[in-house]
Amino acid sequence: MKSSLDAIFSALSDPTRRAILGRLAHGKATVAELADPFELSQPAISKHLKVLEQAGLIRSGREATSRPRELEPDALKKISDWIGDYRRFWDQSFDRLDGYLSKVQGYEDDKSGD
Amino acid sequence: MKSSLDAIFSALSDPTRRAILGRLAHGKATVAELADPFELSQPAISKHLKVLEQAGLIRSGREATSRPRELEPDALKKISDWIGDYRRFWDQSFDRLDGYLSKVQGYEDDKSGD
DNA sequence: TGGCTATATAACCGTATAGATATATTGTTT
DNA sequence: AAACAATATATCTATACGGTTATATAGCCA
Repeated sequence: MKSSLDAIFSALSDPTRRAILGRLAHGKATVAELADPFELSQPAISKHLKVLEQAGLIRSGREATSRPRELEPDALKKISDWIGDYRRFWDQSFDRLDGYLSKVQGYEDDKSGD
Repeated sequence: MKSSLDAIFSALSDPTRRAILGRLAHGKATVAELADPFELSQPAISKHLKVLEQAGLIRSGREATSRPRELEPDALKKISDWIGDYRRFWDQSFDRLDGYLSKVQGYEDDKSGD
């Protein structure tokens, strides 16, 4: 489970994977159920699920012969926190900008937070 | 300026590009200034900037011979909104889960919001 | 055990991406 | 106009990615 910002953002850049997450927001689902809405092969879906799992966005269970997936929201929280550093850019007036800039230190901050 | 979720998430999946955004959170900067912290060629940085701009995350200006970049937070807001659909997974109790699930409809919702 | 079901893995292919170096473009300065 | 400075574009290379089909694995059931 990498769960780095690299892996998380990369996983989310694919619309199929975002759709899978959307489906999992409704609750646990099997691979077959997750594959159903798409015109993709089962192995393609399994690959997407692997990417999501390695990014820490979902987890696999085991129920008889199936391996149901469910959301693992920690990774989403991670990028939500990252975006939080920039939230003031659209949420608030630019007057207070200088006050918070010490929080956003670029490369090093980004790596340490990974 | 694509500004689709695909393009935004993809742009953010690279640590160099996130570092550039971090730098731009401090304020406008030239290409040379943005390139300075990295051991990358100038064309490599220009490419990264192009990716960020096409995702709608930054904009280019023109000042004499330089083309300073600055943040364009709309795209970040876009993914912040997307993540908002999942925020309850870590922010709140799971009791209210069923109540909001109608908001998260997966593939079609994702595409319409693009 | 043999066969069925659900899922994973392997091998392969075409396209995209990140980097490099070399060159072109555009504005400034003399 | 010529030279310089800042940046962009072209071309190339290596690797990653998303898809496919074929095959392997694991658990259940007759």
